[in-house]
Amino acid sequence: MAERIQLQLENGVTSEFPRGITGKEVVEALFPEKAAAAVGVELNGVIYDLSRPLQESGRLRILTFEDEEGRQIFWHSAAHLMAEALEALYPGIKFAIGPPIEQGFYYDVELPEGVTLSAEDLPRIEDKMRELAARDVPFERLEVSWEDAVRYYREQCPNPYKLEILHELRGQPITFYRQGNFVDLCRGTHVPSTGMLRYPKLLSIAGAYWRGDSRNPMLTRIYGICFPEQEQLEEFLRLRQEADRRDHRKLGRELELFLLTPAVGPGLPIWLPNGTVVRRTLEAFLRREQLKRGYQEVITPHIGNLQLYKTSGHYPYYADSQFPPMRLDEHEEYLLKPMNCPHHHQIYAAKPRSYRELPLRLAEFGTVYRYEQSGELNGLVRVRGFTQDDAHIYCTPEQLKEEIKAVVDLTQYVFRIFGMPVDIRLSFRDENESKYGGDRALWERAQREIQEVADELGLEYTIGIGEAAFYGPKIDFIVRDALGRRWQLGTVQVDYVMPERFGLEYIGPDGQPHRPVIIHRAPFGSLERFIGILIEHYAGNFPFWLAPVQAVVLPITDAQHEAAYQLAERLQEAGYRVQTDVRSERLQRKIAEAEHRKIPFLLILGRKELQTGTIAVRQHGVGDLGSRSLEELLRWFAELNVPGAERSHAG
RNA sequence: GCCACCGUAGCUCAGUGGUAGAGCGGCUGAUUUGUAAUCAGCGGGUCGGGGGUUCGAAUCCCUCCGGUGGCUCCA
Repeated sequence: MAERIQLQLENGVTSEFPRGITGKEVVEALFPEKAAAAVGVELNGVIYDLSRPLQESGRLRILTFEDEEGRQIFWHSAAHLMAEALEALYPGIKFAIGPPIEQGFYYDVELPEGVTLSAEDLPRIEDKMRELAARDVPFERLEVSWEDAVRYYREQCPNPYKLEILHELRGQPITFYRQGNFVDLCRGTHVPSTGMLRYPKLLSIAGAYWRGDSRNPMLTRIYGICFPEQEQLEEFLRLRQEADRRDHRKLGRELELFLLTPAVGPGLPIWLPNGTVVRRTLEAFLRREQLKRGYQEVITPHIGNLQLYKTSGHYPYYADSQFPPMRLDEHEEYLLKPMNCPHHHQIYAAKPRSYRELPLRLAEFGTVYRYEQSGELNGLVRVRGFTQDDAHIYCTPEQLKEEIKAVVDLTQYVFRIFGMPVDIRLSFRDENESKYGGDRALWERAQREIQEVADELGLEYTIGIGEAAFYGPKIDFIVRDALGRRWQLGTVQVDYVMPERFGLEYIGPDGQPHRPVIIHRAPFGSLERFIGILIEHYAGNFPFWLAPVQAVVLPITDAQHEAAYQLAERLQEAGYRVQTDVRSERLQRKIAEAEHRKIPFLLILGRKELQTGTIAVRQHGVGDLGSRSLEELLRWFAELNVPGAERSHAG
């Protein structure tokens, strides 16, 4: 074996080093400015601790907190630091798993008999973590035999969880990591020493089943995050605060958009007048867009014969997440509809279809009911009764790709209107046959066609294996909101299964019956969920075209009341949503209250305005704009009253 | 559904075994006001529901309901 290895570094230069040199030594020799920030290295795709000897030639990347992999190392180490703190504070605690996650880390633990943790205990654990980090002790990697590892967790430090993990690693060499007094079974990698983990923050505490299986015992999960610099921690906490400030449940109450009350039932939202404006405006926007694109709108009932869902195959798959059927007699049971598709299929099947009628695009704002588990309910984002912007496209196999393209185009258009960037995921099946219905060959075909469309459109996408619906693969649209949070919204699904199950046919040019293909699609997904997200995206500051109340007229004294009513009436006639505030309050108060309500425009009428025939305009988030004529205002309003208009305007 | 925590006026919250409170909102009146909250008065609560401990429970215990954070699930 050669005594020297060649390492190609990030700057493109290849240098020679003695075999067994550590990452730390390479960094110190060639990139001293990175030495303090480096958390590990990647060599030929394998991630190493900085202290590990490198044995082979190849490309070497130096990882810091700026790299995805570096952050994972950093947070994984922070999880160990938290574990050390927990062990110091709660002797006898048992550790299960403590991985890094997208934003931080958690550790699942079994607390000693009689001990419970609540959020109030977190600062104490954090203090301990800071104290331990200040000692700045190294993380050490220890290789032990499998037998020694098992002995350790059986005798010295009894821990059933670690033993269960070890049993899956039987016979393999095992690594432990130690920092200070804390030793943990761990594959690694870790930062060089605890001193890097100076700015931890523990975020929440939750229950979590061991291995995510509800048959297993419930462990206590503690979530946290950690940063190398204080400013990063502060920025993170600031963003979290901002997210709290935008919480749609809070804004929904303050702006009187919707109501959730146990009197009606958990997860069953009531749309208040303001929220109804937002929802109807969104519906009108999409309806108009769909009509332009050749959709026909339909309306179907909220319940349907249970047989319909047995035919579709949904019922056995999802019996647990449906409201129980209503039983009329032994032969007749009805279900609150959990989806619209079977109803739409009846429309297709109501008469013989010719290939000349296809594609048939049936759209419905269809309200559906699903019995979501109580712990899942969350404001408007997760509810038990919601309205899908649903449509089913029945087309020939030859038309499929063009139709998918048109649907992708519509979906992208829609999210552009709201200024939400979209990431696309192709959701394909995995090997678990029991999760899916239909013929394997048709699945392959649908997946191939979806991917071809994505490629032909030049989409950037990722592929999610195992994310498919039970009857077909999907294109999922994952949007990012104003805070950069990701939400899975729109979906396009290709379905060869339902046409079979419902025996759908069309007569082709050859005079013979053929099976159509169905595309299920919903750009918003659920109006409730989408509006919940939209409230947070806009922080309640709806753009003009969506705002429940677009302008409030504020007369300064009684002398302007008549003029105020006239102005409001004029604007209402022009189609705007306008109110008038004639209370005997000072202007300041009227403005303050209207600003709290996030009204886009305040139209102020005083003595001056009546004399000059103008309107003093104040815009939400901008302030006093000075005076305008009514004509100017109407022109501006007309420009703004268009979906997406605000994106080309200030404010 | 499971675990932890929480539930006091419309909203935000104080009150930890001894007569239920504040601010905002609401109502009534005064005030006629120029770009983020005028003044005064008046209402308003089975302290989430039920049960228990106690001379006495918003406060302690049990149970149910609802909410929050997660876990599991997601057509």
